[in-house]
Amino acid sequence: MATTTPRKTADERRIAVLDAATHEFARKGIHGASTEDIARAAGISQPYLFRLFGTKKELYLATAQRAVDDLYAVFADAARGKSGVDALHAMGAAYEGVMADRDRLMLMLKCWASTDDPDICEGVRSAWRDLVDLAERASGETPEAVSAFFSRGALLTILMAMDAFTRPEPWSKRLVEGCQQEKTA
Amino acid sequence: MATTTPRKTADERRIAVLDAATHEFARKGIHGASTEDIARAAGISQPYLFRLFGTKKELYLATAQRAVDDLYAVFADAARGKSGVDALHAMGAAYEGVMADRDRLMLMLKCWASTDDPDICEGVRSAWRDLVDLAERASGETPEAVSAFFSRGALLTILMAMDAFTRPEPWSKRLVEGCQQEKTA
DNA sequence: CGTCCAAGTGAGTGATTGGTCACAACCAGT
DNA sequence: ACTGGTTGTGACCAATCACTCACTTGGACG
Repeated sequence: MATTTPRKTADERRIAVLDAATHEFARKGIHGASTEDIARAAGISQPYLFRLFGTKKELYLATAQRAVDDLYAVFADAARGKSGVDALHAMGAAYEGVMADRDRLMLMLKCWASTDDPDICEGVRSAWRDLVDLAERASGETPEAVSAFFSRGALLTILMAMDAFTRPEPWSKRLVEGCQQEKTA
Repeated sequence: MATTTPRKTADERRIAVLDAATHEFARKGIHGASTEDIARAAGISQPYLFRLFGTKKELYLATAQRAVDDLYAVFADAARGKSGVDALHAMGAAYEGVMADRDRLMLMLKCWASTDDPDICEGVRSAWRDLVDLAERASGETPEAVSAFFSRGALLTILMAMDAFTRPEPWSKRLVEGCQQEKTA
């Protein structure tokens, strides 16, 4: 009658924790989210979470790092076999796909906004370094084109965060159309 | 011998609190900053802070609102008497001036990243609405030009947050130059 | 002087937090 | 059956949090 307790490996648990942490940190940030909520959502006890990740901040960095690695992979995949503006357009489309996941979107924004912390800042910098490098190498485009690509990405990210797409207003529609107009020109 | 206690008006105290709150919220966000730290930095007791602002969140919203109003005023001032791309360039230069204050910069980013809270989201939306409206009216430029203006602003804001200007790297220099190249083109 | 309101605080409250420790349960190898 | 390492937790802790209440003090006016 006693329910069997099917154990999982620590790595499986770590993934579950990262999934839960992505959601919690994305919504409430590193200070607003609690380790207890994350542990509960991951289906483990809070002490075990600390055994797996050591510290709340280490968990945060691991969560952010996974998101960054994933985004890089998505970009690299989208650009594979393409070059020039084609590569940039493909990466742009792929980015929109990733950002459709609100947790990813908000986690990224939260990271950008947490750059007062030196460790987080370093992670954000190296993420950008890798992404810019990838965009430059894959597209072979001019610095102006690459800058425009990341500029639009930044603006669209912020617009998505403030629900400009699900609750559009005239001004936000104009901004978005202005972005797309420029892209296809 | 007892030191006289020169009292100030509630409005003066409110301003001092907003100053302190700007700094604290910019560094640690709404969840990371403590009302006690803010009160101490403002030179008053923590109970009095609550008397002046009611709630931590109300204080946060008031702090953000003041920053927004100020930014709007700076933009309007910069664009006064100008039109076309001249107006946009003037606003861009003024924006760089404002963002040189790291507290302003980080507070703004923190607000963008806190749009999960409906109240904050609404504040951010109305701030953008006003700023976009101002940029369109003052410049009379095409949607593409206005979009490009705000795109560059978004990217530069993020770059400044991650210290790309005080600790430049090749990739970040290229991004920045790509932005400026495009602007003057 | 006395009155009255605004400015201002000391001392606390209950709730929650990140983090620890001792301990239990499972399972593979021998 | 024993053993050793990994998985997993209950119970706890000191600190911090937003927020409150009862209270005092200063100054303007009559």
